[in-house]
Amino acid sequence: MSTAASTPAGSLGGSLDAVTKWLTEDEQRAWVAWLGASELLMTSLDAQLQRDAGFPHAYYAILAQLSAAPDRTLRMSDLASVVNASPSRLSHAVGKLEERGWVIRRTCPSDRRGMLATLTDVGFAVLAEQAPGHVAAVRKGLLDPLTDEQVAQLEQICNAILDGLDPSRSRRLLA
Amino acid sequence: MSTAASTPAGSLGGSLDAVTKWLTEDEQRAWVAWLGASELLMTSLDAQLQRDAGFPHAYYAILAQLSAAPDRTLRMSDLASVVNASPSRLSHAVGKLEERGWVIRRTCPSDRRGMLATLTDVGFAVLAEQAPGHVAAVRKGLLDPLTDEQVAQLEQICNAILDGLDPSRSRRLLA
DNA sequence: AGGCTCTTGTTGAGAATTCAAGCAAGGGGC
DNA sequence: GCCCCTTGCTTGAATTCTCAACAAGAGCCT
Repeated sequence: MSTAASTPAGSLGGSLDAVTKWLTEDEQRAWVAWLGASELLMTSLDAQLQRDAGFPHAYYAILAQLSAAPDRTLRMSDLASVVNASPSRLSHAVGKLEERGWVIRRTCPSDRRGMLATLTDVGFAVLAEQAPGHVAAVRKGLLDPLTDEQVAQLEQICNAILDGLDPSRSRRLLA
Repeated sequence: MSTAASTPAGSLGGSLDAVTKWLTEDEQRAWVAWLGASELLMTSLDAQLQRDAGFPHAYYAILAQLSAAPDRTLRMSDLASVVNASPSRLSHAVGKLEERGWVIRRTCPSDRRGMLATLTDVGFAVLAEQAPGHVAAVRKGLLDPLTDEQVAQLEQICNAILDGLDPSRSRRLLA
């Protein structure tokens, strides 16, 4: 076997096939390719940002989502949804961004347990500075190798996967 | 905007468009969908393994690749290639697996700088125990939502991305 | 042999993420 | 009002990953 999801060493398949449905050759290849592509692409994007900007892609996503929101402000829970982060992770990350002066947090007036995160002008400037390089990296790693038709197919495929994993599609909040 | 790669707040596009090629609507949607799907799928697989097995997907991949290798043994550098890990990351991870008694390391006889990692019987048993649940998670998250045609398309798309990022395709070593 | 460089792998420190609590505020039901 | 339960977010510890520096063997050239 060659993938993280295939039967271990192909030896115990016989006894387990009754209860477990292993992957076919086609499925196997698709899964391996997907795993490799998503890992390599994410690490390459992370490396590009870390090198040029000094922060990981997860932080870029936070800045980008805030920049697109009304008043450059988003509630923590909404921000967590759109960047696909756990509350804890977002809290730590925004803490770091606040230390750098790129984001400000204040309590939500209408619901005092909530917090509103706002992108500062400095934060926006940093984002604007890094955006071209990041977009270029996305284009080179993901879009350039694909035909227009494949880009369209990929969107449909990924949306199907998303529907399966997250039926409410909270990531679409800011679509 | 709604994605980590789009122009910040859509305001400074005018001055930068001369040098930077932003994403089209189609590209944007594909990129957002890809990002969401790969992040959600990986976190769901990690969560499943962490819950059922107590270790992350990266460790599962190491065990799986070793189980498929001749003598359940692989050189560290080769193992790093097939699981797509940096030397450092692999060294730390194998160290942890060795502590648990699932892997053994010994120096390579033909090249004394090299190390050979071998999956133990205990390690193999752990892998065999966790494989069905993991395969089921992959199936449910990735394969089930897709048609057979989409699975085939996905393989081609991801291979195209891989060719762009890693032309030598070291991941194919154990294909 | 000597010396130079590249390869292989490890190590330790720092950063990011996860996990499990914990706390404060909202929203009923009584 | 009071109690209970849920929601929203934070905190600290443990885990994993990244980055830079390092050590040691191999390969090569003179």
